[in-house]
Amino acid sequence: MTTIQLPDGSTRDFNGPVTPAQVAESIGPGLAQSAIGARVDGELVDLHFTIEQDAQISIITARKGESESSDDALWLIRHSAAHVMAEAIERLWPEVQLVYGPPVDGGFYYDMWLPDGQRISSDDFERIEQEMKSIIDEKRPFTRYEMPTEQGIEKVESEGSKYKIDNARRAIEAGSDSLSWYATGEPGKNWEDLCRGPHVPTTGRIGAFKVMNIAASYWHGDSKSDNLTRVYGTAFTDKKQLKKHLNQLEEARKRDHRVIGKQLRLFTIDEAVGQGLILWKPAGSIIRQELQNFISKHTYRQGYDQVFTPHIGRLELYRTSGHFPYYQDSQYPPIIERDQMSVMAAEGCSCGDLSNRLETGEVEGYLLKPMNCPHHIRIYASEQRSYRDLPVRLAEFGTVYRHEQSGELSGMLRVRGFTQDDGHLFCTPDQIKDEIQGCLELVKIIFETLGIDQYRVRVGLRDPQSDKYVGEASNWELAEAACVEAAELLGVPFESEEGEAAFYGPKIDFVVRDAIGRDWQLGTVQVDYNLPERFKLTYIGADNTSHRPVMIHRAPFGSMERFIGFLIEHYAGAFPAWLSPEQIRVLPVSNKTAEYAKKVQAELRANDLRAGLDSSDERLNAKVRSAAELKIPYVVVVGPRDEENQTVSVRAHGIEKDLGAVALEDFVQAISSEVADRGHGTAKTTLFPDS
RNA sequence: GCCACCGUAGCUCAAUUGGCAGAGCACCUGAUUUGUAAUCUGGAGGUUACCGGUUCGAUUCCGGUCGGUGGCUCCA
Repeated sequence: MTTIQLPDGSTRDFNGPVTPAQVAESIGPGLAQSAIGARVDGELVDLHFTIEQDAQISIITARKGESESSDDALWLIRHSAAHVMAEAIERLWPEVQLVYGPPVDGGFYYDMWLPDGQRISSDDFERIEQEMKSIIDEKRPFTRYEMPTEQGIEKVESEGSKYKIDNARRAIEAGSDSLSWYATGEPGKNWEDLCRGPHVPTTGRIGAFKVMNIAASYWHGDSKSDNLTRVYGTAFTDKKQLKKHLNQLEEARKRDHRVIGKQLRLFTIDEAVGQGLILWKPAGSIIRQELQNFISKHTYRQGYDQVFTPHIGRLELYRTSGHFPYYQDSQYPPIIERDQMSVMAAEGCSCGDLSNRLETGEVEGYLLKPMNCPHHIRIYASEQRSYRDLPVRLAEFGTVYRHEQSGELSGMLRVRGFTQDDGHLFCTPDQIKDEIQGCLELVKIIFETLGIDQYRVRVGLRDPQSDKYVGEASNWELAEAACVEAAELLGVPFESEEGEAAFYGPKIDFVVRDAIGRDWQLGTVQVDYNLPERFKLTYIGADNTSHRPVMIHRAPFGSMERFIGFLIEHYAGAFPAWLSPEQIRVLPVSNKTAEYAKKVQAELRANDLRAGLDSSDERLNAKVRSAAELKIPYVVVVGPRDEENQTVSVRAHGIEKDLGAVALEDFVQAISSEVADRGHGTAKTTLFPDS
């Protein structure tokens, strides 16, 4: 007797072993029809998995016409589609060697090795899709079979693919006591792949699919290893879902900060200036300035002192900090003193010599700063510090330069020169907790004001197995506990990750997702035991002896470039009025009201509002349209009627109609308070509560 | 940095097998004076990213450089 418990808590008894397919059948033919897999005691399995003993089970279904399928259903469909795509590609490129093909967020991919001279390009997608379609139309069953490890290894080795041999060995190392294959059809007759499964019951259950993209990858993710071709695809229960997904991707591309940044003239990247270097245009500069003012106001309230430090520093400084030459690859090369350069040129000094001499300190130079902390540390060290002074909190919008790999650069999100909202805290070990909490509090205030609620918090702790960490174990425990406690207090879900700490201390990171689904780390708070040691920082304690402070590095929003790049996507370019480069645009109906329009603009400006005026010779329709395209939060139309009544006719971005006329002074007041409160659309609700 | 793809007017994109490089928007003229998402007219705008090769002839084919996109790797 096998007792099966269903998700609603009810149970069903079966004689002997049973499969999820049979369970579904027993519940009803509709369920049996739409079933594609199951979770048995939490584990994802095939529909034909044998359940030997009592278990909890939920049937995974995929019904055509559903607006959305479950994650499990999509996982099964996509994992299966990966097999079908691999078979299709193998038909078209018989010499291909398959490596690994998992489902991922939004789809699946298959990594494969191709012999020299062969390649797959996007022009081939249609052919691949046609092959896939014919495999799917055949509705061949996914058939699982297993072999004991020894026999399985023999089979894989005789087939000769080093990638599959490696996959099999890894599976065994990970503790598998058998190897499994899935044939699309009949084992021995149809195409098959080494795979732990599970899969949908037949290829026919892959309702809709598309080959999306092609990219490169490395075997085992190792850049020294084989270069593989990665083909991305996606699959859904039916065509409608696929279409919806493709539409969403299309919409997402419209939110892309690179697209909007160009439309709204926020920033530009000019190859004449350099890769990964952002030129902030006037409109973007306003957003940045407003945001910096807002952050500064709150850091001041938290007891930070503003400092300014230069963009370069002596190499010796970075030898002390350890940044040079250890992180040399990701720095711009040093700037060498002019006379040393001529001496070396006269000696015929090679690049290798130069590099050695820079490392040993024989040759001195300057470095574009890769971090702000050494400069802040020297400010701390410039005075004698007492325990009464701590915590010392220094803040700076500090610009740093890192020579990121060219392939990594991406709009404003990954750049080579960026301004961190940086701050360094010098404190005693028992002040760490409060200070970290202060950092997180700041993040909370600012994220709430901006309406950012989709973010992840990651607490990086040390790997207990490793000895790469500096600092006393007891200090680490204190700091880690402080980080975890602060994250808990923040009140948002967070994940603790062992081994993710920096070698010098634990950290808390904030991670967000961009329009096209990539994760980016914004802010970070890191405890550091290493730099105070390296720079021999001290303070005089109550006991009148010298003590070493602890440092906390914090850049709660990461960099202005990345943060605003993210914000552009967050708002899809429609910024709240307080951030918007142009808060209000005045549109005269014709040049008969040009004078009144100028007066309105002047009045708005006199109230510190950023008001533009469209004095072009266009019709009103065209002016409304171009203001809407620039996503200006408020547009006021002024015509003879308004002039007569001293009113403005208001439009708010996103609402495609005239909201009505209000007295100019009422409008000024409503907008001014929306801006002062950093609200989003509150002037509209104040002036037009019914709309 | 690696792999693949891409680079045509300020922007978004065309250009049948290699045969005089084109459109819309934006810009500038002129007309029009408009009440809520594109008024009409005319014009200007290009060493087809750059360098080299093949060819009678190259935007198109080949090689290199620079830049972009996606992914990989990296990210103090």
